[in-house]
Amino acid sequence: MKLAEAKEQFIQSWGVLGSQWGINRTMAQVHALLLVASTPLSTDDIMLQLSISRGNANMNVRELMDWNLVNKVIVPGDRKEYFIAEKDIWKVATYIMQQRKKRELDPMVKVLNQLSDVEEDKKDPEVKAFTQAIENIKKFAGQADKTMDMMIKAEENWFWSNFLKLFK
Amino acid sequence: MKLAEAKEQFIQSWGVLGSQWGINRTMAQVHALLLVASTPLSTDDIMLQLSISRGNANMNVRELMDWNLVNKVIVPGDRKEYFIAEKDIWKVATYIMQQRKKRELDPMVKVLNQLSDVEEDKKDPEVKAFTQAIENIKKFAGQADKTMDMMIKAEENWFWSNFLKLFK
DNA sequence: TTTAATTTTCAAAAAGTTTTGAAAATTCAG
DNA sequence: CTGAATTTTCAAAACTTTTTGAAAATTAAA
Repeated sequence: MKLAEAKEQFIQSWGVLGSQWGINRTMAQVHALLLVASTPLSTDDIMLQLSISRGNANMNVRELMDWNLVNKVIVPGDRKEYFIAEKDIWKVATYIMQQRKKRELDPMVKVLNQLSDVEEDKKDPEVKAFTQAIENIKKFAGQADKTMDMMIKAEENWFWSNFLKLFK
Repeated sequence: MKLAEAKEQFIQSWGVLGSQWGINRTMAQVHALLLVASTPLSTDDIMLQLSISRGNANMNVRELMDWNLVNKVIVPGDRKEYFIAEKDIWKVATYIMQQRKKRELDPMVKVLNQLSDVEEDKKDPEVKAFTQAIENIKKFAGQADKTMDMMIKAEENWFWSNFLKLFK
């Protein structure tokens, strides 16, 4: 396989994977493009390589920066902005987890907490069953929360960083 | 808060969370409805409670069964089919992981493996950088794979089941 | 200051996804 | 078998999300 072909293939697959996990396909493709780029790319480069409009390119690069996955690079003597992706894939994963936890999981946990107090006959098996179901989900969410925090902090944590190396 | 109101709220939020993670909102709502139902529900119950069409209800229940999250229940002397959700939330999580790994992550890993051999000057820094990037992603995917398998098998595994209890 | 390059915005169009509902297929009691 | 109850299918409609592209805003060199 040729390099250009391999890059193309990677970008497509990364896009598909992203869209299956609720990430805009183009955003995932821009991310993939920057991940395998050997130099920083401008908006024009991105437009050209992915055949997308300026607005689309701009929007998705901006969102990738919100996610901390992409950074702006200034090239002296050049008006254009260039972009570069975080290449340490472990960092990429923790940034994504961090953001999704904050944006999506935390609001769900907040709702779950509000649902705990059903102000009705607490002897009613209907009520009991519901409260129990919610409690279980909350307990699980709490665990997942801790696991994520643990992984996010793993790099700064001797025990975990060494422990996880066992699985590499 | 009243029970009915709390259920409603839970169903809505579960639907939103699902759609953020690439799961059809209605499918997530049907799942939520069955999760907090105190008895098995028929297609008509689901249609009525979520205000959706028969086709939609049928389709999403069927897909939830494909995911192993919902099972059919036969009520003797009743022609209708009834449905019940897996209520052990740890099992729910592992089923989902299992399926998504198989359907979405494994195909990505397969593509990554094909991308490893770029038949071009392996001294070219361009080629080297790409190969390195792909290798890193593969290494990470391998880790993630192992972690998932580990969690999926955790229940059958003394060490992990006890270890994970530390975080409850 | 200009002014030209560049980035951002956003309404409208295109594309993609989900839902409906009625017809077809299936099931099963009598 | 027959026929009523139930489930499944799927083309068309509704809805949602993404993309475009040109105009407005911003930036910085001259």
